[in-house]
Amino acid sequence: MLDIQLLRNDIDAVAARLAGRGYTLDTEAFTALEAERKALQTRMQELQSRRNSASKQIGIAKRNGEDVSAIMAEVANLGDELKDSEAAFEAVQGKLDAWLMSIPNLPHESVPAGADETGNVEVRRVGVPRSFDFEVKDHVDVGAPLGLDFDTGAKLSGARFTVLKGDIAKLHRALAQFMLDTHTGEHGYTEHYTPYIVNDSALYGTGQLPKFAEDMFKVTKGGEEGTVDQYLISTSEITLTNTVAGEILKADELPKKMTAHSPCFRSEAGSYGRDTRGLIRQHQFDKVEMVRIEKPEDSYAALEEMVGHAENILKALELPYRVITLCTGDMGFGAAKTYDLEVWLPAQNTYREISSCSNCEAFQARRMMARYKDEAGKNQLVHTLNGSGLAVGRTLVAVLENYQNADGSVTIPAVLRPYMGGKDRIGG
RNA sequence: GGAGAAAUGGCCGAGUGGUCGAAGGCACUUCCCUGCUAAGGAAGCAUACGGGCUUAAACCUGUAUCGAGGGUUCGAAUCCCUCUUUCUCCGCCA
Repeated sequence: MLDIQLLRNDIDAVAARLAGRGYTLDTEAFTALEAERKALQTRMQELQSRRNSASKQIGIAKRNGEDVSAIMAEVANLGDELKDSEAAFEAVQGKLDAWLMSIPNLPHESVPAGADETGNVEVRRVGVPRSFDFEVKDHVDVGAPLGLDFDTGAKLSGARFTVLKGDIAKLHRALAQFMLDTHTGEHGYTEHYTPYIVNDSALYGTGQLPKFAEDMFKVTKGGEEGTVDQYLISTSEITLTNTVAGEILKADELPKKMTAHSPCFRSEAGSYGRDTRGLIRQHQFDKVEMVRIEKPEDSYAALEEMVGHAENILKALELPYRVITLCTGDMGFGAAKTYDLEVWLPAQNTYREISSCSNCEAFQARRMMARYKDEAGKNQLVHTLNGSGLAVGRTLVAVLENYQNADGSVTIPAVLRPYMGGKDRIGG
């Protein structure tokens, strides 16, 4: 959520910055709504003030044993007027709030301008793609004999669900464990285990709602709708970030560095026909997530550091990758700046997204009222950052493809062998 | 799932219809006094938003907020309803 003061004071500048990410801000509608809000609020507060002072007088008069009928008469018709006034104000305020909640974040000044993914800028490449002296297979063909089973997944749950079994299931678990151990042991993140079902309020906090309900899986308890809507998490960014919702943190509690391994559930409503083959795009996938709660002045340094933490996983796995800065038109709703990590997939002969690290600045913090008391004793919104470290399913894809051998076996990356009972290869 | 109790400011805790945004204590901040490792005194100390003033802050002023949402009333922390959460006991359970 943007600072409404910014919209009141300098709406044209805001509109210009949002235009860069392809969002058209209806400045006239806002100005009109704001004027209406101001008039209604002033009037409502005035009525409330009159009621309050009259009520106070009645109290005093009664205490002194005086007659109150005169004041009572004066205040008699205030009630209806006030009720109407409050209803009118709430209607406009509700509109304003809903609209404000649907505006994306402002891009940071360092973000390259661009309309879509073609405007993204490569920052660096690390590692050299291996050259194969045999015909490379994609992960579906490599994985099939090792226990990657799409048919059974489809039987159980439909398209975009998969069963892993045997060594490949173990390799999947090894990846997640390795990532988690690295972030907790070497990068200073605190491991969390969080709910996979959340109330809608959490989704408003991190920005999945109100705009992206169609991307979520909604759940019901025993087939009955509860009093609050609940959803399966699409990322543990939701739960980790919302741990500070409504809190006023002490300055020395920052930064907060959290990590969690969780499944992620996405309906992929807008992705029909895209990445239908393989593990790349699933309704359910695992991810190790990093979330940081930072002081505003530290958040951009933290973003660079966090990207480095995600990169360390790829480096340790010896997977070639590149880092790109998303342009204004390709960033997610809440992000002010995003780096994507793309891993080399030899079968697709290209780099594919495996991590996304974003600084949301105060955008989420404002929605969830997450603040800290600064050195001057003032409450300030924190900055929130999140990054995948990494998407486990896609990392599995990358390992299968990059580490495949001519005989159909897959070499286990050295750092994973302790998690695989010492094995250096599977299959073959 | 059944029965009961509870939810008040950073914390503890008073407050059952009226100068209550809320006593008192602790913690914290500033000042004073005194000095020796601690004590005494004074003041301040919730949040959000509106309006005024302002470059801005400070400040002034108004409104709302005592778990959440409704209701009764001229007036609700206080009464009524619904919900949420926590605790105790019973049942069930990985």
